[in-house]
Amino acid sequence: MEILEELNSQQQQAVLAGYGPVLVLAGPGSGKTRVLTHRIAYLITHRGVHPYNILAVTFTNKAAREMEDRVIRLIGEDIRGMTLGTFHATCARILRGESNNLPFESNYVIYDADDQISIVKQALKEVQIDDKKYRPSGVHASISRAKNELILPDDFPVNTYHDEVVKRVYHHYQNLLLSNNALDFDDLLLWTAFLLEEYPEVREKYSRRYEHVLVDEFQDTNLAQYLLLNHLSSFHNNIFVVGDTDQSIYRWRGADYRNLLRFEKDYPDLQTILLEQNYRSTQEILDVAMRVIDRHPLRTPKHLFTSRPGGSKPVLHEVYDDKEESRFVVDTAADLVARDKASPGDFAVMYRTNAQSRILEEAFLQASLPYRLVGAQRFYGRREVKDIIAYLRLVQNPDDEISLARIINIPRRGIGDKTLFALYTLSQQTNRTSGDILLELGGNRESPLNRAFNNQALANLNHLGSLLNKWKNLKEHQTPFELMDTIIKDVNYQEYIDDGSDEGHDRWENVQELRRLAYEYMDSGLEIFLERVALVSDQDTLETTTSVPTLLTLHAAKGLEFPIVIIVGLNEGTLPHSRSFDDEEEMLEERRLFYVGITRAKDRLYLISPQNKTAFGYPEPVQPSRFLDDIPTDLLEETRSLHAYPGLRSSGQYRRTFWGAAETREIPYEKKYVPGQHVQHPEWGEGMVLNSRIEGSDEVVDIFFEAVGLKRVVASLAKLVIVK
DNA sequence: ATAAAGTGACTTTTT
DNA sequence: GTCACTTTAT
Repeated sequence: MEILEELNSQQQQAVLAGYGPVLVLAGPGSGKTRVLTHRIAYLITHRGVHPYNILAVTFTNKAAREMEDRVIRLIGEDIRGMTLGTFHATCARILRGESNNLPFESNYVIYDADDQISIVKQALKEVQIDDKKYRPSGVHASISRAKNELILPDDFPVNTYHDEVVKRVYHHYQNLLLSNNALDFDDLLLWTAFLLEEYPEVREKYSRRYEHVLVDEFQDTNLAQYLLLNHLSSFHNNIFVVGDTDQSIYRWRGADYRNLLRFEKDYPDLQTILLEQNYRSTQEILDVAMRVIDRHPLRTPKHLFTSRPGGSKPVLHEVYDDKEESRFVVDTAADLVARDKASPGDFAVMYRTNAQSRILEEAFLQASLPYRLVGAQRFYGRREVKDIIAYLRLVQNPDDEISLARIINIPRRGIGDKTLFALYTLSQQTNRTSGDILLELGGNRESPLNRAFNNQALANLNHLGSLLNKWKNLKEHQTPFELMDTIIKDVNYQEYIDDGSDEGHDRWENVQELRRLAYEYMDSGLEIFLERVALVSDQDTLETTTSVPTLLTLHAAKGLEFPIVIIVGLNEGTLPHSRSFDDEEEMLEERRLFYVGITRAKDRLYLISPQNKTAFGYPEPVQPSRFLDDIPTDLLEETRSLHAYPGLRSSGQYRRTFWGAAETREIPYEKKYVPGQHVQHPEWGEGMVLNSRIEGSDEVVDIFFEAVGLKRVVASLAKLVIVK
């Protein structure tokens, strides 16, 4: 069978597994996506399963898209009808079609993280709780956790006063969402689970359809997702899940790797298949990874082995601080590229928190080297993008108060606090939403509602209201793209945002980008466009082929691989993050996160440990990450930058030291190389020093080699030997 | 009603 | 150092 040709025996076993539940435990780089895609291809071509009867769920759109591409490439035919998407997108689609059994309309909008926080703030105000004392983000996290566990406001357990507050806020939060005809991310899962639980006929409809359910990254499912899968596969009972407890890094988002254990218990006739051969990393890298994860209790032991022997030892490099760290990153990349050992696109720099990216960016900028940043200032988080989307959302669903509040005075149209207050008061009195009132004001000049406003305010509201009416009518005839253009023109958005400054120009460019995106939704309607926009993450926009180094968080790195991986900030407080210190489970998750980072590397791995970090803008001494203690010294090549304190890690074991403020002095540095000197380079042989200068904490030397000509090298990296 | 200036709080990861 | 939010001045 052609489909099986490029698979090892374990992979084949998984692909060919018969009916019933199947669990594939797949180590990093063991080809789990390959197994999933081949399985789908096999079901369609050899078992005669119609694509319409297959459901495949992933966590990111990118994973879904990749899976789709690979299946199409494999079987070279149409897979139309197959449900392949993220949990959230799949649920959104189901909910759209089943709103008759649900307390919201099918034109609901999906609130993003910022909108959700706004709603929490509003709810806090309603129950008269000071949002200084109860941080909206914290309260939201509690609500989100409850939703992931399918706990509704009435069932929210109360043990402390804090719980009591959360419970009340949760109640109002949920009501506010419904009165806005809006759902948050968690609702998509929650309401779908509820729907399938409460309505047997709906459950049967979907579970009959999905003869085969396949799930990627199963260790990241939360309880809501677990039950969802349970219901969706309840009729045929063909559920095929792939996962790896060692790569579970989303506990904070409700993910529970114990779902794997639960799965084993709930499905006694389960077939379990282990994928242990790694096709990605060299043995040297895998050895380090195993040392880190072996310390992890509660895991299914896997014996990873690789078909790729003979690489170089991973490097552990100690630096004085994060500034020096980023310089080392840039120097290493530049040096390897200069020596033709790598191309710029081979590098990935991974860090624990997004905040760490800024200093790295600065270093790349300073060296005038291009880079690609994943996440951080998100496209969809940009003010101008959110503005345009808010307009569109309001057209889609006029009850969306959050979007209305956002754009009611953007661009400025003289609707200030006073007018807003009058509008909200009227909204309360008439029990109608603000958008509804606005529509009436715009549509009926003689409306009795006019009396609530003074002349000036009324004129402003009338204007916006009639525009909204116009757009609402256009929605039926125009594509999202055309509608967007109409709105932009009607409100003079370009004039407002592109104010002649560089920043304004960039912002207008972003609007253009959004227009281009809308252009792709020519025949799918506003609803679908808004849904996609709400459910894309920034990783999804990450193109797989680039020719520049990638900067990304360890979380964002999951599922990716790079020839050369540099993990920065390996110190206590950063990795592991200080928030995990007092929670054993969270500490284990930090360890897995480190493991995920290491196992992204194919050929080379650099671990960087700074001795000081910048917190709140001021430097502060830190200890090396405890995870480094678990890696025997002989598995690493240990180096240190010139400014770093020596002797942190001596023969065999780590010696933990604590260095105080008194020692944070500048270490004097003198040039080691002088013009005219002869040096030996491991690659390029003998050469003569032409020039040398101190740059940052390093010495940059220009050398003329007899064999290769003029080269510029960084002294600490180039392993030069002075020839007497 | 708006712009400028000041304050404080926070930094984990995201569909 | 940065963001969001508040106060103050125009």
